[in-house]
Amino acid sequence: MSQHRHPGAPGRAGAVPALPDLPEATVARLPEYLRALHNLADSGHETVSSEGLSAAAGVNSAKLRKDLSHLGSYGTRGVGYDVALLIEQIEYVLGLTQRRAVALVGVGNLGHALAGYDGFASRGFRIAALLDADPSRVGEEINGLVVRHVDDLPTVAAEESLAIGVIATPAAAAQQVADQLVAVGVTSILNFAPCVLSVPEGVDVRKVDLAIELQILSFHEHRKASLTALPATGGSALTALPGGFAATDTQEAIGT
Amino acid sequence: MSQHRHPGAPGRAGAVPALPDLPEATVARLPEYLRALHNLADSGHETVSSEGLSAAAGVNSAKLRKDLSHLGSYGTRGVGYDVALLIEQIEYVLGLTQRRAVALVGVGNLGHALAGYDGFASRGFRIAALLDADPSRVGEEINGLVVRHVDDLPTVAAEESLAIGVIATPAAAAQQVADQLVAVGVTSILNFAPCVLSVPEGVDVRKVDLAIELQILSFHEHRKASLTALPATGGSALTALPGGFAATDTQEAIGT
DNA sequence: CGCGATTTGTGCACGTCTTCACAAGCGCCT
DNA sequence: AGGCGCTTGTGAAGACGTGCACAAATCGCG
Repeated sequence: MSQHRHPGAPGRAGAVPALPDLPEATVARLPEYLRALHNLADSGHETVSSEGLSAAAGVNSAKLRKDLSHLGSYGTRGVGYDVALLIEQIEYVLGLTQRRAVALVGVGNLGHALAGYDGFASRGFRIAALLDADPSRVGEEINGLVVRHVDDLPTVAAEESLAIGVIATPAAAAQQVADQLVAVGVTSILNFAPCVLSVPEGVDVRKVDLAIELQILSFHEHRKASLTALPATGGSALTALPGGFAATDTQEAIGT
Repeated sequence: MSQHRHPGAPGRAGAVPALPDLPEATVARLPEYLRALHNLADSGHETVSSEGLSAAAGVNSAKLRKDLSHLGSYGTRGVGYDVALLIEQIEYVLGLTQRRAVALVGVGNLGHALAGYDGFASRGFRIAALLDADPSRVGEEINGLVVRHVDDLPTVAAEESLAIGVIATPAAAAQQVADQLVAVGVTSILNFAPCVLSVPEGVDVRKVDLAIELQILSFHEHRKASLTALPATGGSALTALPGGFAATDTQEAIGT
């Protein structure tokens, strides 16, 4: 299926160090490492061991080492990793050396919050445009940016190279917005609307659904409650627990 | 194996049907199925096939069937699944039959948006309290709720049984808030602050970091760009691709 | 009443991710 | 210089998740 044989020109002689193709699970953790590394750098650390960094990032140290080894990392045995160098490496791999322009569509409740979120700017992104379909919202100024109509998207895209589109509209409008984003060449979409988007091959979509996260937590609440209530029903219900769960981004019971 | 004797109505005392312990990956998808099912129900469908439902939820149909089989599901061969029944089943498993009370701490930019997000109410949750550490914010009314001081948490917890705490504070305050939540008996936390929380065993933490999602997308942008630019540099860069990526919640190139 | 069309439920094989355990490498101290 | 302690990088094993392919089950119809 995902046979992305990019047919592009058979070029040669490149200066780009040929991105290693990382496991997706590793990619998902790199930003976390990066954040921890910035914290360490701010507090004056020059080097850090895998043990120290993994603790700061909330993962297993072996996992961290394997992750870093995938990007051909530069650690020193007996010493650890050079914090500044590692930051540079990860930022390069994640493509954060260039500040990417983000278009945010949907300036409702959530869109407002996202527009004002300074975590974007501080981590390599720049909100290049705010867009909305509601004419009454067009013209409003948020955080120094003026809301434009979503139909202006082609104009915005012409003004600057949009890397990522963020959809913060109601579910009903999301698919249409996605189509418009794709039409102007956006190939990465972050979708906050609770719906499935269909996009052409080559376009990446990531979805964030706040209610889903709560529902997952609700499940665990329910499970915990049913366990404490009648621990003898299944017989194995308790003994089977320890190996328990270790979801992608569920941190559980980190030692004091 | 899966003899999940799902008691049709065992009438036995316990009444709690002994939750099957589901794979975490399955749990993470159930809310998505639930949403699709509600859509189907709203548009008048009484039954749905695994093919139809999986399309609506954006997953593989075999995966869907296996997921549903884990909860001892009630499909009918040759027909499909009863939409209403399946909704009931999933809502039960997820513990959504009781409306869970959520405490939201941090009423800044993001907290405001979350407080006004109607997706919570519509999917089984009720924001029971808004809290903030900033005295100047205490007393403010948002969406019919008055912001209280975070130190009132014990009082709030005494008033009603809090199931889940949502942290939407700056990173610096998150750990302290988490401690306070745990102290009043909250065992599930949804953390929007960009930091790792340490909590005692038995407490579940899920993390949502908007910037991390963007960084993951940025990686794929970078990769795509480097591929089209020079597909032949490493030699192995292309051949190693096919198995590609299939992250937890990355939907990629869904066919039209 | 039996047959065919349809769809579920699942055995199986494969790929990915995690974790352990340890050899190899590095710096420091004597 | 040599040895010792510390830390990285990785081989291997196991757990987990995925997807195919098919048998079993059900419905509708002649």
